[in-house]
Amino acid sequence: SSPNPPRSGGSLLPAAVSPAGSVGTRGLAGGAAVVPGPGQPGGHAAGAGRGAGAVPGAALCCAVHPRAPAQVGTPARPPPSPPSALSGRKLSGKAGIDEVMAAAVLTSLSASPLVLGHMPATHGPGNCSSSSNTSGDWSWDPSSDRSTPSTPSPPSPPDASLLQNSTKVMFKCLWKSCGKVLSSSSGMQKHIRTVHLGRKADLEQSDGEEDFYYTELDVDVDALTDGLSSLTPVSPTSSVPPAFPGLRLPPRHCRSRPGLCPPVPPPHHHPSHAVPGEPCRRTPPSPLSPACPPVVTCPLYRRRPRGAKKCRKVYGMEHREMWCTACRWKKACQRFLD
DNA sequence: GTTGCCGGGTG
DNA sequence: CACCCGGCAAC
Repeated sequence: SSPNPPRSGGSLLPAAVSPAGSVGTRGLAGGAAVVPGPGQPGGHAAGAGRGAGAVPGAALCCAVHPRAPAQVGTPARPPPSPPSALSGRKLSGKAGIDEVMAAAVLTSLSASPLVLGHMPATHGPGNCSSSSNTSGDWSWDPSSDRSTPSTPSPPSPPDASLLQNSTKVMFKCLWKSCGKVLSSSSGMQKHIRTVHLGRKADLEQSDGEEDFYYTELDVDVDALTDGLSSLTPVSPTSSVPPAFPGLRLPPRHCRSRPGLCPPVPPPHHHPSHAVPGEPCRRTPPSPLSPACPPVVTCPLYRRRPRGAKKCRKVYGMEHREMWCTACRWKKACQRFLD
């Protein structure tokens, strides 16, 4: 119902700084460092997820935390929630990311204008971009990623940035079978808004819904480059499945029930995305989960045919202020009507 | 134990 | 009327 304010908070944590700055030698750190992250949640749950996200030494470590409303900062949303408020949504796990992700991130970094000046044109933005992503393949769309928040960190020599910021914040679309990755939240929101929500790209007004459909990734550039050094060249069009189990945060109801499917975007918003017969089809739009395997069933969603579960499950108790009024008053949910 | 929400209370 | 919550049934 209102435009998203710029996110607050720092983005690139020095925690991931690699002493030797191996990135610098590769000329990649610059690309990541100069990207002023879209901002981090004001209040992080113990900082576990993000802070620990980039761990030098690992082939590639990511901290992923599905966007919590407060993190996105929609006016209607509450101010930075206390740490505890995010604990339920934050994924502190930083399970290894597969090589594709690593390649994707590197590709992005390589595409940075700052370091691409003399790079071969084979990996230019255009080559990496992909607008059709229904297959679920990973793709990059640097060309659409021009809205990186212009809130650079305090004045610091470019070189310093190169050395200090080895973590790059990426944004992955969680829309079913999409998986698009962008390096700015605004770009991702635009992507979701236009591609998935069918809204006008330039329409500023937003209810923040798109915020729930992407997740944030912290990529340790150092580790990434190191990890990739052992990889054989990966084609951007490589058809490796976008499976990143370690990056996924199961929906609340699935956390205690491994194997349950995550929901898909709300059918009433995207009829074309509703897959008839798909078990999860009627599940509510949980920002916490990516597309689910079509074969998985959702016992919890079946158990209450009258429309059960809604805001509480989607947003969690910690974000009760985001519930629809009905849910807040313990009435039948009016937000996720079938 | 969790969930959704009816029914009823308060202001 | 908006707002809240006890308590219940389904799970």
